[in-house]
Amino acid sequence: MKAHGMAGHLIRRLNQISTHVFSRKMQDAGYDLTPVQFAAMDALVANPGIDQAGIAARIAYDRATIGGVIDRLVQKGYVQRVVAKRDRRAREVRLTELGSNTYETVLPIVRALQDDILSGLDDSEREAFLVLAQKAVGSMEDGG
Amino acid sequence: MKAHGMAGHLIRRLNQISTHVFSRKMQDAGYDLTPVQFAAMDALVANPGIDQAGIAARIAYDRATIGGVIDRLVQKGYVQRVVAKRDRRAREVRLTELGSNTYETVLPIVRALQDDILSGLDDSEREAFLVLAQKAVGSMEDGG
DNA sequence: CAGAAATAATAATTATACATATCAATTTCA
DNA sequence: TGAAATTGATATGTATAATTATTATTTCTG
Repeated sequence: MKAHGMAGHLIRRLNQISTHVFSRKMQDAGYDLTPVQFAAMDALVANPGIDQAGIAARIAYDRATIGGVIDRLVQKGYVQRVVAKRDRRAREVRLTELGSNTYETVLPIVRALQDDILSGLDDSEREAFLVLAQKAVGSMEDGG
Repeated sequence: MKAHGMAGHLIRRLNQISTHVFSRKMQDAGYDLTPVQFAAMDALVANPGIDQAGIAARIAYDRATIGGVIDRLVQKGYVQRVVAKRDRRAREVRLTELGSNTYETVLPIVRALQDDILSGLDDSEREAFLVLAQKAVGSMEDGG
C-alpha cells in the first residue's frame, strides 16, 4: 500500500468520487447525463456550430472520444450534427431546443454538486484546493 | 465554458495529466504498466495471496474491473492466479518473481514521477495540495 | 441436513479515454 | 495546376470503470 498517499492515487480517487457524485445527483434529478456529455454541451453553449475537433480542443478530450460522446447526445436528441458547408470534412454541432432547455435546467444542479465533491473540506480549504488545482492544470495547458 | 473552473472539471484534467505523465515515464523506462496495474501490484506486495475482491477493496476499484486488470498482469507474467483451497470461489493472487522484480525496479520511478504530475506547483504548494486531497478523499472513505 | 442468503468471480453492457491508421476533403506551395 | 501536407472524422484496438446478471460455492438458518 505504498502508493496510497501518492499524488496519482489521490487524484484518481478524487476523480472517481467526482464522477460518482455527478452521476448520483444527475440521476436524482431525473437526467441521464455523464460529466463528459455535460462538458460537451457546455462548450456548445459558448460556441454554437463548432466542429468536433473544436469541442475536443476546448474541453481537452481526444478527438476520437468526442465522436462517441456526440453520438450519444444525438441519440438523446440534445444535439444536432450537420456537415459544414464551409468545409465538408467537418460536422457542425449545435444544441437542439431540447438540449438547450436541458442544459439550462441542469446547470444549477451541476454547480451545486461541485461542493459535494469536496464535502470533506470546509469553505476556505475548498477554495485553497481549487486555486492549487487551477494552477497545476493551467501550467500544463501553457507550458506542457 | 462555464464549467471550466468547476471542481469536477479540474479534477478530471488532473487525472488526465496524471495518467499521461505515468504512461510517458513508464514507457521511457521501458515498461508497459498502467497506473491501475501498478496499484494492483502495490496492493499485492503488501498482501500476498489476497483475492481479487480484496485487491478491489484496498485500491478502491470495482470488483468487475479488477478481473481484467489481473488478466493483463497474468499475461505479462507479473502475477499468478490460483483457485483458493479455503474457498474455491476465490482466486488467490500473488506476484511472480518477475512481477516482484519489476515492482522493485518501477517503484522508485513511480515515486519520482509524482512530483511531475504537479510540476506547476512549488514544494509548499504541492504539499498543501496533497494534504487537502488526502483530507477530501479520506472523508469519503469513512463517512461516505 | 435442506433451503436460503451471501459471496467471489465472470460475462455483458455502456461510456470514457487515448493511440494509431485510414479516408476524404481542403489547403498550401512548388 | 497538381502533388504534398494538413485537417476532420471515423475505425480499430487496448484499458479503464461502473452496473447488472449469472454461475459456482459457501455459509447461515431453521
